[in-house]
Amino acid sequence: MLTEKMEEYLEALFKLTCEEDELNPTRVAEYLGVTAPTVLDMLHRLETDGFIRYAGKGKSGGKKKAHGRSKKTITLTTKGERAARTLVRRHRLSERFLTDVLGLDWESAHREACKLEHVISPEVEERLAEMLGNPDTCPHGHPIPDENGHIKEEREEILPLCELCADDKACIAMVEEEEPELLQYLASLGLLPNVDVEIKEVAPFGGPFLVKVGDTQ
Amino acid sequence: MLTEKMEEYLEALFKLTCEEDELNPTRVAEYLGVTAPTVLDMLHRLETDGFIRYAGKGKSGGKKKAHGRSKKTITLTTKGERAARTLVRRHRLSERFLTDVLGLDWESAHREACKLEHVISPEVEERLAEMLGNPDTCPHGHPIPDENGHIKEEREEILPLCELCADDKACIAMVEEEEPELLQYLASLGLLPNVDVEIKEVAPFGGPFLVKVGDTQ
DNA sequence: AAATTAAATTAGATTAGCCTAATAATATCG
DNA sequence: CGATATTATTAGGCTAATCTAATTTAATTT
Repeated sequence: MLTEKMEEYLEALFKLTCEEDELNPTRVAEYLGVTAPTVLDMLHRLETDGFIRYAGKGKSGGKKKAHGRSKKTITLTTKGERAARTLVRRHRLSERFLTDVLGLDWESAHREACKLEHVISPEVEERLAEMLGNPDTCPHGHPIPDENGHIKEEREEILPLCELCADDKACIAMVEEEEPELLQYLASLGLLPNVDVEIKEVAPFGGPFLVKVGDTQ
Repeated sequence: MLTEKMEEYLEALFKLTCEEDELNPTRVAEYLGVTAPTVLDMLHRLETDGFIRYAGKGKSGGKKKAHGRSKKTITLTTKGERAARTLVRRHRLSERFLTDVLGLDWESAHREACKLEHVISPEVEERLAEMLGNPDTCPHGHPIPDENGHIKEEREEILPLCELCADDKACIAMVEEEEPELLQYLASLGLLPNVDVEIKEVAPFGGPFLVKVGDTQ
C-alpha cells in the first residue's frame, strides 16, 4: 500500500527525474527537506514495493574505476510512474478547482492541492475533471495528465520568454515561477497563461524587454 | 499539534459523548475499531494536549465503594469541543459539495468527506460554504455548525418517524440510518430530508406504517 | 597516486499509532 | 459476601518516518 509519504516521495522523484538526469539521494533529500538517511530508507521501501529501481545502471561494460559497480541511479518503474502521474493529475485538477471555483490565489491553491491530491479517489477525480470541463492545464499552465496519465504534449514549441526576438508574437504557455510576490507582479502585468504577447524591443546583453500585453506595454 | 488520528479520535469522542453519557474507553475502541490500550494511549495524549479530561468526576462527596476514586469519565474541554465542531463542519460541508456539486451518492460522499475534513483549511472551508450558499444541513439532514462551531438548534421538535400517529403531517428533518442499502431503499421511497410526509395508517404493536410522500404511499 | 572533500550508507534513537498478553480494578450475580 | 465476569491499565513489541553521528565509498584536487 501507498502511504501518503510514499506518494510524496514518488511525486518528488517524478518531478526531479524529469528535470535532471543522474538523480541522487542527496538531491532528493534537499528537495524534500529531509536528511539523506531518511531518503535512503524510503528508496528501499519504494524499491521493494516495485515503484522504483535504485541500482547501478546495468552496463557492465563500462569499467570506470574497476572497483565497485557504477554509481546507483534512481528510476521510476512503470508502476511508479503511473502512480506519480495520477498524483500530478489530482494536484492540478485540485488547483483548477481551488482557483476557478473557489477563487483562491495560485499560491494558496498550490498549498491546498498538495494536501488534497492524497485524498482524492478515482471517482472524485473523474467528477471533478468533468465539472471543470476537463481542463488540460493547471492555473500555471502546466499540463494535466489524462485519466491514464498521458500528457498531451502536442502544444506548439514552448520557449522561455527571454529567447524571443523583437516583433515576435507568442502566447504564454505557462508560468514557471514559484515565489508568490513574483507571481503577483507578473499577474499585475497581465503575464498569465493563455495570454497573447508581442515583443516590442529587446535590449542586448539580457537587458530589459518591452512586451506588449493587450493594450499595455 | 493535532495529527489526523487525534482529529479522528476527537470527532469520535464528540459524537459519542453527545449520544451517551458515561463514555468509556472500551466503547470508543469498539466505535473506532481499535483496541482499548490504543484508545488509552490516545486519551492520555489528548489529555496532556488539553483537548479532553479523563479523570474521576470531582464529586468527592459520593463515596460509592469508598476505596478508589469514582470511575473516570471522558469529557471534551472547550478547546477539544471547538476542534471537533470544526471537523464536523468541514465533514458536512464536504458532503454537501460531493453530493450537490459532484453528484456522488450519500455513501461515497460520506467516505470521501472523512478524508477531506482533515485537509481543508479555514480558507477553503469558508469559500466552500459560501459557494454552497451556506447550507445548514448535510445531505442526511444533520446540522452544519457555523464558523464558530455553533449549531443552530431552533429547528422544530424532531421525532423518530415511528412516534407519529395517524393523520400527523410532518417534514423529514434527517435520516439517521447508515447502511447504504437501507438508504437507497429509503431514497427510492422518497424518504429524504426536507420532504413532507403524512401518516396515513399505523398498525399497532410496531406494525407497518402507511406514509404518504408526495403522491405515492 | 595521495590527500581531501563529498556523497552514500550504516547504526542507533525517537515518536506516533497500533497490537497482544498479562495484570489490576470494578461490577455483577448467586 | 464472595466468585465470576467485565473493564481498565500496564508491559512490551512492531512499523513508518524521521533524526544524528559514525563509517564507508566515491569523486576531485593537487
